[in-house]
Amino acid sequence: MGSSSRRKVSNALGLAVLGLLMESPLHPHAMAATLRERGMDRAFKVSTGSLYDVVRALERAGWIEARETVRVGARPERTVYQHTAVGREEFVRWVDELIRVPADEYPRFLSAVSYLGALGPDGAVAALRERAERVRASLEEIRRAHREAAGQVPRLFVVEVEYALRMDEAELGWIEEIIGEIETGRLAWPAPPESEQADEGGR
Amino acid sequence: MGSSSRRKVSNALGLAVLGLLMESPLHPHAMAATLRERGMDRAFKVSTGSLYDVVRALERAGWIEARETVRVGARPERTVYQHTAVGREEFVRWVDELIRVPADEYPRFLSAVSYLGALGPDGAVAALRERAERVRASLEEIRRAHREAAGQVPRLFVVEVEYALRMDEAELGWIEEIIGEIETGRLAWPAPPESEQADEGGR
DNA sequence: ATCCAAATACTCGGATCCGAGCGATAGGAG
DNA sequence: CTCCTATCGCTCGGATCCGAGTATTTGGAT
Repeated sequence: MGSSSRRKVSNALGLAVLGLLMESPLHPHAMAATLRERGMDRAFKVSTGSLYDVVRALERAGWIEARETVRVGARPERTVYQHTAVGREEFVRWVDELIRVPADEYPRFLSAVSYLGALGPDGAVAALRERAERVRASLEEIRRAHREAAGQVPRLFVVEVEYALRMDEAELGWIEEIIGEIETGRLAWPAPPESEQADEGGR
Repeated sequence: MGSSSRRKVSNALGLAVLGLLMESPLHPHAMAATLRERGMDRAFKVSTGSLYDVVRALERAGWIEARETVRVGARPERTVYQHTAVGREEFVRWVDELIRVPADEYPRFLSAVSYLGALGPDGAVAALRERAERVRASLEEIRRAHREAAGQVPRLFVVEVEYALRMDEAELGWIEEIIGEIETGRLAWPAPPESEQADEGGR
């Protein structure tokens, strides 16, 4: 029943760091830069604060290690990290587990839809229309990026984009359907319990 | 481009609390119990610690207020909260915004799929198979709950379950397709750069 | 009567997160 | 030669989160 959480490093950004270091040693700032360049900041929340925390955590866990500390001008030192044998194993184990067992997640939209009723039929349609528009735009953007990347790298390195695309398409489809059902009245709005202010509140 | 975050209370659990209080005054423990009874803990992460924090935050913001503090036996006091006029408005505004503007989210599975390559074709298929199985099971469970609820309450109060269903179905579909593509070799595994330990590391 | 399991109700402190800084330097405009 | 901005690279501290723990009580089973 428990989720997976009792993992030494839980922040997903740690996975990204590990992944990058599989390729070559890097210092934190370069990791952030690389993640953003490659558009991986769509899959991982890259915030500088967390990055340094996570790197420290990975080091404490022995999954990565400082390789050297260089200084270029009189700028802050850069500590370059590299993976360890343990780190390489844990990386694979981590990916494996994340794939195998679905994590409990709580997307904001799901929360909001739980209270769609509060907007009233017209308000709901208006809000959903706006979301649909935004999702469509973002979808277009992702498709563009995907097309562009498709020629450059093996497809394997782009599957996550295809997944994201699929999910967004599914969401958009659902939104459009629901809009339709509200407009045609197939999804009815029960009278809101406005007047039940002084209700007994049974059960 | 900023997300929505500069909101007084950001934890989605606050939305659930507000939603519950729209119906009737409650004390925190009862909120948690109700949320779980109604299966809303699928949409909101209900953890006791956060709950008390969030209630305090909502009170500080003036969206809810303590109504009375009763004591039943010699048990800890229960503070019963109720909504305020401001709270009612903010509740609607909050739902509206959550619907209108998609939040940046970082589902674990997306992170993991970004590194699917690390598992190798066989490992990937094995892991994806297991996930598919689990998703199928959870889907079955949600369908059951939905069927059960469908007779009891107006459909409007179940749309979020339909949404969740849709998304899980989409994920499952994608997983099955990818499994197929790996097995038939349509999704090729580029030779892993194992030997490039002492690589120059271009780009 | 007695004891244990479950329910009631909340608190606490550590872990985590992350944005706003901060100091330095390189590069280009004037 | 000077200034200004963009980039580099990191630190800090507040905010948030949340599981484990505490203490009491009710309701059976024995």
